[in-house]
Amino acid sequence: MRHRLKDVAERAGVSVKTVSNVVNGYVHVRPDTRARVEEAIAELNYRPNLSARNLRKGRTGVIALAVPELDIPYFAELARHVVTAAAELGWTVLIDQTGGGREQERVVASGITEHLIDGLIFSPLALTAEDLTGLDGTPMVLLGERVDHGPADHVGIDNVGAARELTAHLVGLGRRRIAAIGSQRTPEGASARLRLAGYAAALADAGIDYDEALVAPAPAWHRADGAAAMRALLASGVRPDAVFCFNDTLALGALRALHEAGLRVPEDVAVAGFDDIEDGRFSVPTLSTIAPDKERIARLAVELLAGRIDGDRSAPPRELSAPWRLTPRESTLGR
Amino acid sequence: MRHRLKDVAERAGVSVKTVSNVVNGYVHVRPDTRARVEEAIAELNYRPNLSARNLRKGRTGVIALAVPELDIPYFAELARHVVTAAAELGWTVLIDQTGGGREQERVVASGITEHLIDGLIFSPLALTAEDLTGLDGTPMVLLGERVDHGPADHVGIDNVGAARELTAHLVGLGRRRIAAIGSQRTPEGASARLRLAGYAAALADAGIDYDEALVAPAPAWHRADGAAAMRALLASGVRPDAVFCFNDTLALGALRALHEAGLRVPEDVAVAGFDDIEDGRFSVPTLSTIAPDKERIARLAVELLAGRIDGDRSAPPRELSAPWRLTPRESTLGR
DNA sequence: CCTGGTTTCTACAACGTTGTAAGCAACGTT
DNA sequence: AACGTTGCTTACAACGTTGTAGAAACCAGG
Repeated sequence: MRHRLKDVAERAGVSVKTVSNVVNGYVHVRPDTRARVEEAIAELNYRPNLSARNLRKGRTGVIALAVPELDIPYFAELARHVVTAAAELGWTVLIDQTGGGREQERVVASGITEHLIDGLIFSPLALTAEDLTGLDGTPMVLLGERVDHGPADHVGIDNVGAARELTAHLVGLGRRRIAAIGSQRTPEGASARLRLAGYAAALADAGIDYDEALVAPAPAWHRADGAAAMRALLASGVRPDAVFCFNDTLALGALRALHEAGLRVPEDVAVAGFDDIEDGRFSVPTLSTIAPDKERIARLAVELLAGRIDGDRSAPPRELSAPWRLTPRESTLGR
Repeated sequence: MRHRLKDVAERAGVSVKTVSNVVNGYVHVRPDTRARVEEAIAELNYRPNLSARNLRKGRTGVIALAVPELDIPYFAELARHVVTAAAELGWTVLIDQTGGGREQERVVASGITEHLIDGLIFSPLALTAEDLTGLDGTPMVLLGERVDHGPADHVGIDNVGAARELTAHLVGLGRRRIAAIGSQRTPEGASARLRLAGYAAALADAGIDYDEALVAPAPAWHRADGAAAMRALLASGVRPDAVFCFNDTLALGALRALHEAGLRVPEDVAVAGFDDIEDGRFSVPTLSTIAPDKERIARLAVELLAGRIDGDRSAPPRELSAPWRLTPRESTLGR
């Protein structure tokens, strides 16, 4: 049922290569020959075998995007932008879900790369720069804060600066007892450390003492973790007048917990997040946040990867930064 | 930098085929030979070329999942389950984003299938059964309500039954003026029609007249559409005491609009959705909904596809149904 | 030491495609 | 009439892998 170049060639009465030439748009084919071949292609509903083409060309036209979890809104939104940006360059994107575990990430980084894909855009949680060095072959672009100045190109945003500006926004609203939710001591917590540093810097700028009791850890950054951390803060007796959550899902969980505790947002406690996921634009109240330019991140990553694939693979790794914007909404400003 | 079987063979002093046998776990290889080969593999960091293997075997080990948009939470959650279920059977999943347009969906259905993948799990919005018939080749499993009893295997849930039970739940709480948000007259609106039918049936069961004025259309099913539809309903002067939104994102938008209008949920208006996305478990208030068994849907789809790929491709299409559960939460029950 | 069977290994061809090099017309120029 | 040029087409080999068939080495039993 599946036809090959050979079948088309026989039907059109030409050589296999001529059919190949027609398929690939080679110019020097007589119009009537081309017509005959195209007719035969249509009649047989011929489709090229990409495995064979890839084998011959050494390219697959597929790049992979590896993220920890697809149903984390930030990654889903990022995935959408990457797929779109890649499509514009004629690439198909294979999306891979690592689960965020070190072993799984290592498998993706070294394994998936087995000639199925031309390159990899990778957002690691657990993997370190050392895990990545010495991986020959497939060009790779890293996203996120886990690995920068590692062995591969990297696209990120200035987490410290963004967190600092967001915290300063809370200070500017007159808040003084500003809690932070999402700190992590594990090696995976690179983003957490940077955002915490920005938070601390903004407090120092304002002459507010850093209070360890106001900083709540969160093992992961899901809604449930945010809610749990907020409840723990409230239970511990500290009475914050603002909370900086290190991402939006944490913040949505915190909103939930504050609601259950009967506290008003932002009157009693202002809440801010990070990532600008779609949910935050419709939550009650809407969520103040840092909006990284996800489209730009995706585009930069795809373009960097394209450069590696087509160009110089041994050039030193590049570090690119995408812009972000402070986006205050109801959860700090009120209605 | 990239090595082939031949390189390993030369290094180990054996034939290419022997290396292939070691790689594929063939039993009849002398232990010392196997050791030499494995050593050579490790030294050269050999990875098989999947394009070549696929070409030879006629299988790629990759299946595709095509969904309209990845950042719609329902599809993201579904994607996660599909990836997980497929991984258990040793498959990699290529995720494709169609955008929901008819032309793009047609391209995916006929085009992606070009020998790169062994099968396709497809959740179409715009495509009809006719678009799909006559597509030779790649095994396909359809999800969703758009195409059932079409030319391919299908996994869905009983939308009418679920919508009916959910509406009955609202009736059971004493609500009488129950609005519906999300109706669609376009051919894409298959889910909308079924859910509307269930809604109408439940009203009839309860002896409540169906009131056209209480049914609000929504061009798409995003949060913004839900908010807009809710505002339109309120502006039109109808005063519903409950709203059945045809999916959770619509419901989250409706919650937002009700909040802005100063109405309490569920005291003034009870709200229910459909899909049980993660957001609904943390919204304020938490969202009553129909929870389809997404894991089951994913597993059934993957297993059906596996059956088609390995087995009889000409067997008549199968129709499978996954279970669902009414999941009442605060948006109808209160706290 | 031979026989017959098993184990271990190998040479070859094939999967479907495209790059290379070369062949063959047809053409206009000398 | 011989020549190079251009346009069009083709045969062949190669990409890296695995199935097939069979050769070589080994072993046990007579």
